Parts: sequence; C-alpha cells; structure tokens
Amino acid sequence: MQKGLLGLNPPQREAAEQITGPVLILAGAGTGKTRVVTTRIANMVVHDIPPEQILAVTFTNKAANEMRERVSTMIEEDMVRALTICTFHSLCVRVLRTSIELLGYKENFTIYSASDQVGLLRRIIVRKAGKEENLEPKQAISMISQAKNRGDLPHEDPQALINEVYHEYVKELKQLNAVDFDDLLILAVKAVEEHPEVAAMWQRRFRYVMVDEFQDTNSLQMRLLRKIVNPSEQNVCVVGDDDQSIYAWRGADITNILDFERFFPNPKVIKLEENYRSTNSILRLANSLIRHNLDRREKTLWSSKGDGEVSRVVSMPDAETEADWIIAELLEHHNIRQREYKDMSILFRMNTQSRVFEQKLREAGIPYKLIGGQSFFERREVKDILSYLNLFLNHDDDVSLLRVIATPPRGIGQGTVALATQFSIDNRMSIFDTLNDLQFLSELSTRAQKAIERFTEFIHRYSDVAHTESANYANMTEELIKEIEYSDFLKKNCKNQEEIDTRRANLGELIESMHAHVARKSSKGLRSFLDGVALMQDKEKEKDEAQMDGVFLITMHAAKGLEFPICYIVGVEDGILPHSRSIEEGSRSEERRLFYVGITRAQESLTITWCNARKRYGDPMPCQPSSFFKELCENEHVREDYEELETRPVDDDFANDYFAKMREMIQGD
DNA sequence: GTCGAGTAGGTTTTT
DNA sequence: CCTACTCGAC
Repeated sequence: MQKGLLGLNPPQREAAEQITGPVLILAGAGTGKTRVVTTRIANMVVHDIPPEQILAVTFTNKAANEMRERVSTMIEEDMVRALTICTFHSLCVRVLRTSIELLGYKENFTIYSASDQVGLLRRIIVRKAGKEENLEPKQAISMISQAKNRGDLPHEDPQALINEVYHEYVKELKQLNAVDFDDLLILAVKAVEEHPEVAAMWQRRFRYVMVDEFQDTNSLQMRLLRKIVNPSEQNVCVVGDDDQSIYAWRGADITNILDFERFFPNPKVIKLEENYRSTNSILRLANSLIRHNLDRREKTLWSSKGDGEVSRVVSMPDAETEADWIIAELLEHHNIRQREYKDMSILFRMNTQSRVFEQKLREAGIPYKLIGGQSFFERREVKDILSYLNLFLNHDDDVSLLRVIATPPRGIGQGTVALATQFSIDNRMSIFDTLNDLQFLSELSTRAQKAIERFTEFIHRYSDVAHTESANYANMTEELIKEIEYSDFLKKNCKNQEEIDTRRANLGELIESMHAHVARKSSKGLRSFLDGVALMQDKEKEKDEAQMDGVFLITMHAAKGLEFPICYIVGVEDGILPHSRSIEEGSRSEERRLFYVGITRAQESLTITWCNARKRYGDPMPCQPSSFFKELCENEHVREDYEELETRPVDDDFANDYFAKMREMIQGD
C-alpha cells in the first residue's frame, strides 16, 4: 500500500490522501484517475475504514470491474469483496429491491431491456394507432425516455399520439410489475426523496462515496447522490473531466461538475494535468482542438514522454479503400514491427461503420474484438431462455410470456393468444392469470384448453423451483432447455449448421455464466443473476476475451477510458463527425469533445482518415472532410492523400529494411 | 403453425 | 446496401 501512494505524483497523492469531506478531482484524459481512485480506496481501508462503508459508483460495468481488479492488487481479497463498486443503475436496483413496495410496486419486479420495451411499445402502438400510423417504436422509446427524465410529457400537444402512447406505456409497465432503465433511476430517487428513512438507511450504510466520470451524471443521478451522502459528514469524492462530457444527449448535465460547490460546499479541488498516456504531439493536437470550446475549466495536459511522431490526416477515395489501406498498415505493424493486434484500435462515430472493417479483417485473417453492438444477452436464443426465467419470477410479466408462449410452438396459436390478451385487458388482469381463469378457459376449444393447462402447469412447476433459495438455477435452466426441446426448435429454425452451432454455443455460455454465478459466494439466487444480466449492457464476456489478442473495433463513445498505442479514427467527414443530427441539434461542441476523446485514446501513433465518397443506401455520395480539421494545429499533423501515397516512390532505406524483415519472417517460419 | 419470397424503410452515441 | 418485418402459400 505504501508503494501505492509513493507511486503517485503530488496532486494525485493529495487526492488519494484526502479521505474526508467533499473532494472534486478534475482529471484530464490519461492523467491516471482510475489509479487515484483505487489508491484512495485502498488508503481508506488502510486507515481502518470498514470496507462495507465505502461505495464507488461508475457508469459502466466494465469500469466497475476494472476498478475492483485494480483495488485487489493493493489490499486483501476479503476487504475487496466487502467494498461496493457498482454502476448507478445497479445501485438503484439495490435501493429498489428493498424499498420499491413503498412506491406501489411488488418487490419481484422485472427490469425491461431495450428489446422488451420495443415489444411492449409495438403492441401499444398497434392498439392505439392502428397500422397506418407510422410511429417507430425506437423513436417512441427515445421520446418517452427523454420525457421521463425531464418529468414532462413527450409532446406539447396533449392530444398527440405519442402522449397517448406514453400514458399507456407507463400504465402498462406498472401493471406488468416491470420497470425500464429510466424507472430505475426515477424510482430510486423517489424512494430516497419521499422516504427519509430509506435515505437514512443508505447514509448509514455508505459513509464514504466516490463517483467516477462525474461529468456524465444527469440531474437524477445528482439528486440520488445528494440523498445518499450523509449530510453531516459529506464524505464524497467525484472525479471527472468536463472536456470528456459526451452524454448530454442522454441528459448528462455538465453543470454538475462545473458547479459542484453548489451542492457540496467548500470542496477540496484537485487538478490532474500530467498525462501518462500520450506523446506530447498527440496532446498538443488534442489541446488545439478542444481549445475551440467555450465554457470549460481550462487545463493543459502535458506528458514527460517525448514529442513522438506527428499524426496523419489521410484522405481516401471511399470506405472500402480506407479499410484496405488501414488493414495493410495493421499487418505491417504486426508482421514487421512485431506489434500485438490488441495494441491497435479502429475508432468510429457509428456502429454501422464497423461492418466494412469486420468483413475485411476477417478476410485478412486478423483477429478483432468488436466492442458494443448487439449485447450477448439480447441474442434471440438467449433472450428466449431469459424470458422463461423472468416469467417464473414474475407472472405479471406479459412481455416475457408472449415471447415464450409459442417458442417453441406448443399448440397455443395466434388466435388463442389474441383472445387471452383481449380478456386480460377487459378484466384488468395479467395474461398468465387469464390463462388460469376458468371463465376464460370455458370459452375455448378443449384442444386449446389442454394446451394451456399443460403450459400453466409447466410454468407453475418451474416457478416453484425458481423461488426456492437453495435451488440450483443453473441446473434448472439446463433442464428447462431440455424439457422444451429448444435444441430441436433451433434445428428447425436455423438456415444452416453454422447458425445452429453458434446459437447452441451461446446457450452453453449462458449456462456456464449461471454456474459461475451460483458458485459465487455473494450470489443471492436467480433474481440477482437476472438483475445482473439486465444491467449488463456490455457484451464483454468477462473471461478470456479481455486478454485475447485482437484489433479493437469500437465507437468513440465506448472507447472513453481506454487507451491504445496505435490508433485509427476513421470516417471523419462532415455529417459523420460532427454528425448531421448533432448539427441540427446545435451540439457541435459535444461532437468536438467526442473527437477529443478519440484523439486522446492514442498513446504513440494516431491516424485520422476520411473518405471523398461514401455509399449511402447503396449508391456512392460525395463527402467533405470534417470541419474540425481546420481547428487542428498545423504543426502537429500532416495531410496526406491516398492517391499520392500510392504513387509516391518508396524510400530506398525503408524498402530495403522492409524486404529484409519480410525475408527474415518467411525464413523464420 | 411454419416457411419463403418480397418489400419498405433506415444509419448517433448507451446505462 | 442490408435488415427486419409482412404476408401469402402450404
């Protein structure tokens, strides 16, 4: 531990040693903020603060895991286990699992994922608007989400369709005994604000609170924090960088960090400006860009690394050539310069931009890891099984019931389901209760009755097991998959053997992660597994994937907090970065911060590319270079053009060296 | 209840 | 261009 503190520079050390009262750490990109936070935690424990009283809140599970891991190199494993390091959302789940009954929900509520929300909204839209109205469920979700966080209606016209859908959605969620991601925060805040005894309980529980990436907190998260922090002690430490605030679109309120004093008076303010990540040339390039933002806490990053190489801004004819050219460079880095693929990354603005790279990397035989994209737990087969499990624990969960009732088919067809749904609406009861209702059943054919009876008996039987604390739910799930003959169902529904195999493998992985969860001492049954799954948006499969060698394909948003020696930022064109939607919304400065985040990921080598043309819906459209290029310091980058690079005669020394190394490699094999 | 062909519509970022 | 969903035929 002593070593931990000694390894810090003076401001870092000051931050780690100030363990009481409000502390605001302004930590520029790459200034070792995770290191400070983890050392600070370890330091508290060394000073005999019970680890159960320490709470560290992050935004992503990945960040939470990493923090836990780093702390465990400094203090004993028992101590680490007693710490609470979690995301805002999982903190909210903890609050709600103990207190949600005060708000009129049942404690066995289900957390709805994005696709559950889509399912529910689709039904509501069809019912409310008929088919001719075209309201996209996804669009409706984002409007509703924004409205909920504002505490307002989605549309100013009270008659608007979206408002009607909104009211119905809120009402139905509650009936389903389900909450969505926004509700987690809203309801947790409600619990601590309206019930002082709940707030008091958490204040006693956590006497030392830390928040990472504080620039990304929204007003609800701030309200929650104010209620969780013990007002007489105020042991709260937040860490953030206003220049890296890139979630305003999700309600993040930058004034939380700019006006921290307003909520927690007289904080100790510590600035971290020494960067341990990048060369000075990269830092100067980043600084030259972010200087164009007004309203920020001025800071100048510097590094004791040398100047390093000058970054490149390269123009490409189109996205395919861009990918080919970068892949050729990656191969060179790997084969000639002996770099590992995991030291290289390709950053982009939108997930769709990754496709060309994926395809070409696969063709080139280069391993890669695609971060983000579809979550493991959102895959169809995984979602199907999870829906069964959710239904076992919450019979009111119609969305899960509708998902599983005909998957695999069991003689309950669309007609019967439609009747049951209508009956459940008319009689204000859940669909599952409807299926158990004698009056409803009497209206059906004996054939349908039989099928339904088999289904409800099956659900009851598994529910009993699922509710038993001591039951091994991993084994139960294996049995479930066998009983419903899911494997045969897959065989019938997949196009080819390959698809069957991957889907089966995914289920195997699900089971495996359940077994791991069962084995964990802290596990509290199936409920806690499902909560974890619902909150686990990163598909990071927690095991070997992290160490696997492979080029990173990642959005700039998801790359925040990460670093890579060799970094390519691709497709930097007007309309993509800054994104055209952001121009309409007037959030150019947030786009600039996003680009800043991208640039500051690079440790040694940075290449930025843009295309003169890009296919849109199939046919090529001309593109302009990003307007941000004008803001980049001329001395810290060179402009290059693909055509020129290709025709430029190769430097003799370089060529000789290159071929010598190639020869060596071939012989070495 | 399942399958396949045909088509309409769609590209921000994520807990 | 690609996907996800609809609809008609078995």
